[in-house]
Amino acid sequence: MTTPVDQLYPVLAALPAPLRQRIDAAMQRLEVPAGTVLFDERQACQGFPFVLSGAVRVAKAAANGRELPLYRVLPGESCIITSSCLLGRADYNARGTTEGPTTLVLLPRELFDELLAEPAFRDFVFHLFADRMAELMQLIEEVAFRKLDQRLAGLLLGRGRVLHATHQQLADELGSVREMVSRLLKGFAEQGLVRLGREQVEILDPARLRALAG
Amino acid sequence: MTTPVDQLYPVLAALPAPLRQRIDAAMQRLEVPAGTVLFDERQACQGFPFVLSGAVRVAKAAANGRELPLYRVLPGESCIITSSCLLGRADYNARGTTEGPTTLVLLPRELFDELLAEPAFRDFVFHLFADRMAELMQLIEEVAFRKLDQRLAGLLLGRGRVLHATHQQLADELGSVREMVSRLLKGFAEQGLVRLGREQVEILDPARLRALAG
DNA sequence: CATCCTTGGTGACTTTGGTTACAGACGCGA
DNA sequence: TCGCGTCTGTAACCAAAGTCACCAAGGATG
Repeated sequence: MTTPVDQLYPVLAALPAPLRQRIDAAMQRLEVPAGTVLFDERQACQGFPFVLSGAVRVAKAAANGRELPLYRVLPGESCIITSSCLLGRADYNARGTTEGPTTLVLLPRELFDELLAEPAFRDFVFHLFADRMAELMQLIEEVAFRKLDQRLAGLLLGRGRVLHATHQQLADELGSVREMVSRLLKGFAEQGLVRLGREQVEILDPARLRALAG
Repeated sequence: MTTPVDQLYPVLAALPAPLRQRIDAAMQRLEVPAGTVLFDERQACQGFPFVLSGAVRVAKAAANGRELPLYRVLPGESCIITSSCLLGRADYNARGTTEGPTTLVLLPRELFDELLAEPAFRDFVFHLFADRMAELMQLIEEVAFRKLDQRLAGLLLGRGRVLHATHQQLADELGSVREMVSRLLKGFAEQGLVRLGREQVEILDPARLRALAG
């Protein structure tokens, strides 16, 4: 019998039947509303999550309450921070929050360890590790070297001609504040790069925006 | 016969003999002087390095020439960026420079792929991945949220009572500039946290420095 | 000794981003 | 229609970091 978990995580479907049955028995299905904090800094790592629907936003939190999003875990993906913590027996060093109503199943640590003995599963986690690494490096480059206007320009691109979001949401995405986003967007509009509307940004000149993003 | 590579990388010594022999045949030993750029952004990844002596500094380079060190590869360790690139068939996204006279052997990509089929070697790379992840997250937190004085305070700690380095070297380590380091160190000295001397910083009050670092 | 380079000190200025404090616009429900 | 909450615009101000321009001390080398 195929389950939603199998379809999203084919690597699990391919496991030996006995192990698979124990996993099925151990996994608990969770339905959590939007905005739930699944884990936070300095917490011990309880288990490995498989996201079935919704999304988990993993972010670093600053002292003043601002957050910098690191990446999102979408259905079918895995959370490398959790992997890293489970492997290194260390505590979480970021915060994970659901972005919408989210369904996930949690695999206890012991079974995760057992699963890692399976080459197919290990490769699955391995490649996700490798993929995310590039994203994190990119992020380091952004926050260390890029100016906010460049980062905002980059954020606006690649999401279609009109983008629906409040300035606050864009600011959250950059780890900045609304006023800065408003100011910069106004500048973009004056240069004819975008047209602004309530809760929307229309991209007028993607080429120049891309050039600005660098 | 044990070689220096075996001693530093026990995981290689444990490989099946036939594979091990092919590896020995393929590996080329390199002696490079300090400051050599081993790889750079947007370059294709040629092989997997085993560091025998010296160190490789992996850093992100900014447009203006400044660099932000990400981590160092010491003898016995592995370069996760290389792993990530080889796994994802992607280009490098950072620069690797030797920090002193460095000896390393390079394993061609094809053999790295073969090696990954070995559970022991895969685990070796896997755990290094997991370990570095935490460091990178820490770095993101630093550059995104910490002020320079906090980062400098942190940098000074844990290296003994007197630290021998020029202000320029400390600035390089933070991805900042000499003037800032000089100014901040002067402030530290005025607060009695350190005593300054030519090419040296004496730590007078580690406790308060630690508190400052946060 | 004269010279030159490296290292460090310092002040003035600029840029960037964040903070505070409002005011106006829009939309929705009572 | 009124009132309220959310979203946006904007000005004044502030702090952090970087830039520029120099100068002085130390040490090496001819």
